[in-house]
Amino acid sequence: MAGRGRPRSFDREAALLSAMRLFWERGYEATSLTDLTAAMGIKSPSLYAAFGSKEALFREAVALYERTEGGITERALTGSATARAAVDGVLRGNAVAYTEPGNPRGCMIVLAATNCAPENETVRRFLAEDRRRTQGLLRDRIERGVAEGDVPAGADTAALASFYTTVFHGLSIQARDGAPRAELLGVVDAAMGAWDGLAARR
Amino acid sequence: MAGRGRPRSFDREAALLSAMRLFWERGYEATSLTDLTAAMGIKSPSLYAAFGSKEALFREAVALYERTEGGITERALTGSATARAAVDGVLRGNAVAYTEPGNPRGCMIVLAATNCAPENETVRRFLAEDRRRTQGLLRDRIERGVAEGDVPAGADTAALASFYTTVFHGLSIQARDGAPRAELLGVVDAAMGAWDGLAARR
DNA sequence: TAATTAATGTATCGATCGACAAAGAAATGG
DNA sequence: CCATTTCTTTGTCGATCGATACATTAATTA
Repeated sequence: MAGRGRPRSFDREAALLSAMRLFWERGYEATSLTDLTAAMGIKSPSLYAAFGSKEALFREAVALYERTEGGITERALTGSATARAAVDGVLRGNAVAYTEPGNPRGCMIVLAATNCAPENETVRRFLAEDRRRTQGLLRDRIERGVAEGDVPAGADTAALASFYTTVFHGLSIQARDGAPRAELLGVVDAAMGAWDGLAARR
Repeated sequence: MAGRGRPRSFDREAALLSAMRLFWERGYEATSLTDLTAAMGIKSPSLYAAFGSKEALFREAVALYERTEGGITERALTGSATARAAVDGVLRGNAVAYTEPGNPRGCMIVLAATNCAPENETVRRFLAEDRRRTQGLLRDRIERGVAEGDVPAGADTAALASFYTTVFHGLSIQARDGAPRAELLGVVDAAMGAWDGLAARR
């Protein structure tokens, strides 16, 4: 039942990866169909046949980003013994990723659609909801820490999640502005150095 | 020697203010000439005669933003008795401004050109340099605190400035994402609660 | 008043935007 | 083989992008 008609002559995943890197670097609106087709090595009708539209391609690119780069955050949240180690891993892992040579600086989710024309407001909101969801994951992990006893009972988990998410987002701006890795790691050190004091509040 | 030829029929400052608010809300690239002329109440030849180009208009809009909204930051830095009060004032004042009803959420300098097409890279860098300059001002103010004795000698002023600038930038993303004022002020409380511990490091 | 200067409105420029129609090309099923 | 299906290529669509040419209008200067 597979393979009726002429087979696709390009690697869909490889093309998507190229698109993802371009969107990551330039953002949604600033990346044109001409840019995309050139980077992906295909013509626009092939792009539309395989992905549907520019916005649909972007959403797939975001999904790919979350599957790959986003794994840093996910692994830190699920694979750390304490809430503190989890948040530390999220920030430190991303500070390193944001300054990885050869990669666009900063986070695609944060930087790819901060400013949008009204007709692309849906794209902006798509990423905004993603960011708020990640903040929710941070909060969930911190609340787990309370339940497991590695975070003081009565800690303001929402405030902790909001603070560390704000630092998390700020790191992307700093990285895109050219701040070196050591500086970002220093910011993470500062943020994590505040953990005990913040967790003790209520 | 003034006023040769037909006088301008619109208020240049008022038109610039309209342009500034539009750039603030939508960013540089997402704001079209059609949007600008509609908001400013003038036709494009008048815009080009008065401001030169879209980019020149944007730079004037940024200058106006710094003269007005930027005053919050400048006053906090120059008019506070201690470095801690200065940084607190910067963050708290902007957290309030970022959630002022009727204003676009977040900071124009941070949000108006995070992602740009290659041909507008100069605009992105223009704002990026502005942000790094503000980080330098923060560092200068903290070093003044060391000199005046309200910050412990040996404090890592660069790390402090980098950390608080990261929080500063992150607040704009959070504000644009719809975080309420109370949440932003909670982030500021958290960041400032870490001051003593951070300032004591070296 | 006549000449000069500058801003205005109309209309449009070439380039580029995202998206697609139609024809040619390469596979499978009968 | 032929018919069918699907992808690729060529060419182009209407809309919009930033930016101007040109004629008109309104002020000052001589």
